[in-house]
Amino acid sequence: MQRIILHIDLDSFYASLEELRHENIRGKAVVICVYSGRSEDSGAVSTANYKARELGIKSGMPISLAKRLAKDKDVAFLPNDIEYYRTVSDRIMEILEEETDIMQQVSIDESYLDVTKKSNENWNNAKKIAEIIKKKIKEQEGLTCSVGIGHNKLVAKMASKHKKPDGLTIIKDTEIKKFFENLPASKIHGVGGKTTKVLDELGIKTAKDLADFDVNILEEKFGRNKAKLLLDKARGIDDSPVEQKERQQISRLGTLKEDTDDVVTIFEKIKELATDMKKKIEKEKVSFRTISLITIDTALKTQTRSETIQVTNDLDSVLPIVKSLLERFLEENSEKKLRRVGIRASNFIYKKEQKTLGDF
DNA sequence: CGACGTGTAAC
DNA sequence: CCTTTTACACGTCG
Repeated sequence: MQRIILHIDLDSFYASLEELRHENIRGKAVVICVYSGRSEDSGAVSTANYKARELGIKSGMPISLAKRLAKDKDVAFLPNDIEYYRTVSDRIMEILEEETDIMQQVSIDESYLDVTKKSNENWNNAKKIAEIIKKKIKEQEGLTCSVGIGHNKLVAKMASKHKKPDGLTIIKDTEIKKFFENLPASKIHGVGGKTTKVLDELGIKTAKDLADFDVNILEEKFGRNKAKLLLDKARGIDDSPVEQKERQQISRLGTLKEDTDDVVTIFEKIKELATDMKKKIEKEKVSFRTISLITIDTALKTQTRSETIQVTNDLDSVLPIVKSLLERFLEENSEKKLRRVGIRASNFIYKKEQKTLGDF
């Protein structure tokens, strides 16, 4: 059966929220930052609004670089306030839930809605639902969003990206070919830098080039599964359902004040991160079986060490294990210093379906 | 197959 | 000089 899927993307969400609550920056270029705290401007850009993007400022870039680009210009730099953004996000997700029976929130500012039923399998009705959603979000929160509509999540996502901000794009199956014809392969959702480089070497520039390419060569370069996935994506094929998935892991990362290989200093940071993560674990009511140490060295290389244990929901009780993982890592990498550390709990067992002792 | 570690990608 | 959090695929090992 043909589904109808909506993808909703809130426009430069963090920056828009800050503009709404600080009239003095309204209409300006706004850059939301994650400061790492190791020096005045160390950290990265989380969100740049459209005015800031015109200056070449993009999410992910170092704050120091963004400030250079903003030199002599009127640009507002603000620290991010995730807690506040989450509160508003939750309210918006409730609006979306009113308009569909199947929703999948994929991030703080993005959701997929399966409106097959609600639209009676009719594109026009789906478009009306999208318009209602845009209107409600504008009226209730003062925000704009971009909406994409397609027969699957991939196409809906690509559609929402097509016109931003405040866009509404429908890509019917008959239009997929045309839409993908001249689309650079790198713009396909899920095709990042590494994949693009390999595609480039194969002479593949557009989604159409990819869709028409020899499967065997793709399999050689990417392996069977990824080759199939890439071909499907280039053809606008995606059968994955809209479904809210249970969380698989909870992690916390932090940046150390200085690069160090001192166990005590690093473990202090880990304890700090654990306090915050403990709250999250309690809120989500999860128990876990695997605990990991995440390290990022001065060369920004990420490594992990993990241990699987008896199921627990008590993070404090596994901190000694994290400490031993850290000691092991430092022994095995005595030449390295760490820039950042993190911890991760995974291999979840959810409370509602948690087995009691009697079940074993 | 489960555990472990790495890489890629997106936000 | 470079943040945070999550998902998922894949290779390897026992």
